[in-house]
Formats: sequence, C-alpha cells, structure tokens
Amino acid sequence: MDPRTPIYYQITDELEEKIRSGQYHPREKLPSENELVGIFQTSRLTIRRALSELERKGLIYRLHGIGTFVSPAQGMNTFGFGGFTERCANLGLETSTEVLNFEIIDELPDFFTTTLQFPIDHYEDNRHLKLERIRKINKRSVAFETSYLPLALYPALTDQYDPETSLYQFLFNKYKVSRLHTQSILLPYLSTGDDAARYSIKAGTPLLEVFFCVWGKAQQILEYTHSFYTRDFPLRFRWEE
Amino acid sequence: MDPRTPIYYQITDELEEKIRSGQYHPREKLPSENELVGIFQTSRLTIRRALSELERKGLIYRLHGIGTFVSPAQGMNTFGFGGFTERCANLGLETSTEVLNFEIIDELPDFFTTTLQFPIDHYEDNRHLKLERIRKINKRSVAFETSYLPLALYPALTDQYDPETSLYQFLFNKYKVSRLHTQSILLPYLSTGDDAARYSIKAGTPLLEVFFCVWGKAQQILEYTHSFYTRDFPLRFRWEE
DNA sequence: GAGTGGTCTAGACCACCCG
DNA sequence: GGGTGGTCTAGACCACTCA
Repeated sequence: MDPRTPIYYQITDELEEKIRSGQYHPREKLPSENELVGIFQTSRLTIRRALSELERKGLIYRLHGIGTFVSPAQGMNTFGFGGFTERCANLGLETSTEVLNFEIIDELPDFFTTTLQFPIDHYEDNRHLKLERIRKINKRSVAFETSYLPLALYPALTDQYDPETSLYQFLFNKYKVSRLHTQSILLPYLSTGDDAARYSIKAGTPLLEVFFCVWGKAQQILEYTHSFYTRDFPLRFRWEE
Repeated sequence: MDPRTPIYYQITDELEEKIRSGQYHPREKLPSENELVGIFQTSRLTIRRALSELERKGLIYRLHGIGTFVSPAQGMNTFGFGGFTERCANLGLETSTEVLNFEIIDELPDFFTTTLQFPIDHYEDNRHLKLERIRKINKRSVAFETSYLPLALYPALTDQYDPETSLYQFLFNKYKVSRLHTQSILLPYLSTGDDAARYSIKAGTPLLEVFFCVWGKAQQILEYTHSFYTRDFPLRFRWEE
C-alpha cells in the first residue's frame, strides 16, 4: 500500500476486510475504541475517524455507553455509483453492451434543465457526446441508456474511447475524474411503439425511467444520463441520515 | 436551543441557515477554517467537524489548498427519509390520505425475505400492523402504500394511532424511534385490473413499484413498506461517496 | 512563501449503560 | 464505579495551490 495512505484509511480497510470476510459476525461486538488504540498504536481520534467511515458505510453501528457492533445488514448492491458494468460485475453477472448511437450534438436536450431542473454548466464549447447503448445480462436486454458527456471536460474523448468498453473506467484512467455525488429522478414509463422498435421489446412493457446526473470534486457536472430499466434489472438504494 | 447541543452542531446549523437563505451564494468562498476558528471561538477540529457535516449534506465542497465553497446544486427533495407527508410538505404541496385497510396480520408477507432478501427480525410476537393507504396531492392519487409495522416494537400502537395522521410523527413522538438508514428496491410495474379497481386508476397505467425497509439506531427493522408511485410523483435520489 | 485544507497527537471532560 | 462512546482543546506537521 502507498505509504502516504492515511492511517485512518488503513484501519477502515482492515476492519472492513475482517467484517466482509466474516471474521467478525453480524451483531458481534468490536473491541472498544480504547482497545483499538492499543491494537493499532494510534490516537483515539484516528480510531474514531476510521469507525465513522465504517458507520457511514453501514458496516457497523455504535451504541453510546455500550459498544460498537457489526451491522447485521450489509452488502446490498446499491445504485448511484459505478456504471452498469461495475455494478453487475460485483454480482457476478455476465454483461454485454450494444452501441446504438455515438455522435456529437451541439446542445444538451433541454428536459434536463426545464423539466428536471438539473443545474447545468456552461462552457465555451457546449457540444456533448451522445452515447446510446443497450445493456444486456446473459444476452437479455435489461436497460437502455443514453449518456451525454460535455466535451469541454474531455478533450480528444471521441478519438480515443471505444464505446464498447466501460466508460467510467476510461474517464477515470484518462481524465482522473472521480464521481463525488449523483442525483437521479425516477418514474414509471409505458413503452411506446417507437421504443419497442428501437430496443426490441414489446410495446406496452413497463419501464423505469431514470434521469441521472453526476458531479465531480469541483462540483462540475461530469455526465447526464437518461435511461430505462426493465423489471429484470431492479434498482437498489441505500439511504442514511 | 438546548444548551447541551454540541458546538459543532450549532455551527453546522448556523452555516446551513446562511447558505439556504442565500447569505452565501453558490460557488462563493466561505471563510477559511482558521478564520472560522476565530469567528466561532472554538478549536479547528470542531470547525472541521461542522464543515464535514455540510459537505456530507452536499451544501459545500472543499478544495485542498484553495478553500471551502458553497455547492451550486443543493436543496433537491430526496427520497429515503420522511414519509410521504413530510416530503410533500417540504415542497409546499397539499396532501391527503385515504386509508383502505388497517388490520393486524400474523406474519409478514414472505416476498420481503424470499424475493427481496431483506433481513428480518424475529420476536416472540410476530404480528404486524398492516396499513394500506392511498396518497393524494391536490385530490389526485399519486401513490399507494402498504406498510407493515412489527407490533413487538410498538406496544399499544393499534389503540392509539389514528391512521389518518402522519405515521412517522406518531412513532417518533410516542416511541422515540428514529430512522437511521433505509433500503429500497425499485422496479417498473404494469397495473392490473385488480389494481385499477382497488386504487381507482386505469388498468395498464405504468407504476413504480417500491419495496422499502427502515432501520433504527440499534439496527432493528422499524418498518417494511410495499408501494406504488404514479408518474405524477417522481422520486428523487441523491447519492454520495 | 503564505495560505489553504488534510492528518494526527495526547490529553480532557462528559453522558450513557450496566452490574 | 467502571467501561463505553461523544465532544472538545491546543497544539503539530504535511500536501496542495497560487502568486
């Protein structure tokens, strides 16, 4: 591991590994914070920071005056991050992608701003790459995604990206962008004859329509997506306060 | 304010108020951490803790070596917490509820565990209150919710709760439960003739089907919900890493 | 080099739960 | 009363950005 990795992060990692591998069982009590100070030879604040990370991830819970315990419910696949490919890979599913369209457009469709009230960044170059794809699991179509990427953020994107491969992997490797938070709007949708022809499904199939928007560290918008999911690809969310 | 309220919490509150009221504008730079130490007369760690809260809420973002800034995208209504009533109230919408059914059942429907793999808590008393409601905005039906509440957690619930009123408000006031995190599964659904009769909608209307499950502080499950949303009540999510 | 946020220490006191 | 997690202090050093 990179020696510059913060201590609290290493501790988070180590404890997370022990929890996920089953070395600590659900509802089992972890060593107290003071014991962990002794174990990891660091200050209590650093321990607490590591535990806070685990708490935020939902892997542990803390009870004042009692102790810290392994959460009984973890490991749900969540929507939000990781593109389609990564999410399915985590579940051990075999996926494939069919590219329907790959073109440059002059302006973002206005429903992102007008109807959805998603914020919008303006650049001198307002062109976007429009990428339309069918997503399949075991050869079965489960999702239809149209992504819009502001070209101003990704110079030379169209020359180098192979649309058959994972988009996020590429963006992360080449442009070092990383997703900070996302926003989405979900609503039911009844597929029309046009959809049916375009996506090879039966007209009248119910779909889950999703508008999706991704922010990076400096609060610039990295991507807009408009997609449809079938009943074969349920979305899972986890939320905390 | 309760004098026992932690300092970091008071600072979070005060800054949040200033941001939401527009005293700080989007992308405006906040005072540096050291300046805030002077302003609030506290230690830097406490300031940092307050700022971390705001960052987690998506109200600010921090850039190493540069400063702390007001986030340009905030204030989206999010799904996850607050029942239907609270969420709509935040948006200034007038809501009403029609109770279809209010009964005690011996066991939770098994699709929560079998199909969805939601975890389940077992008590000596496994009865649940089943509460079926139609939710309306401006007299228009937008959601159909069936909630299941473990009676073991809420003694005397059925005697005292008026199903026309806000459920969460009641649970919070009477049993001091508070929601820690939630999990949900969403998928498209095509309404059948039965649904149409039950909910007074047209058969064949596409709906968003949601399975929902709420955890409390000690990781006990406070509630299961199975609901349907129409296109008139889109769900919004915010997600962060 | 000055200013910023990111990490960390070694203490302290408190509120809470349990035996 | 002893152990637990929750809050807080007053420092320190570092990495990063910008002029």
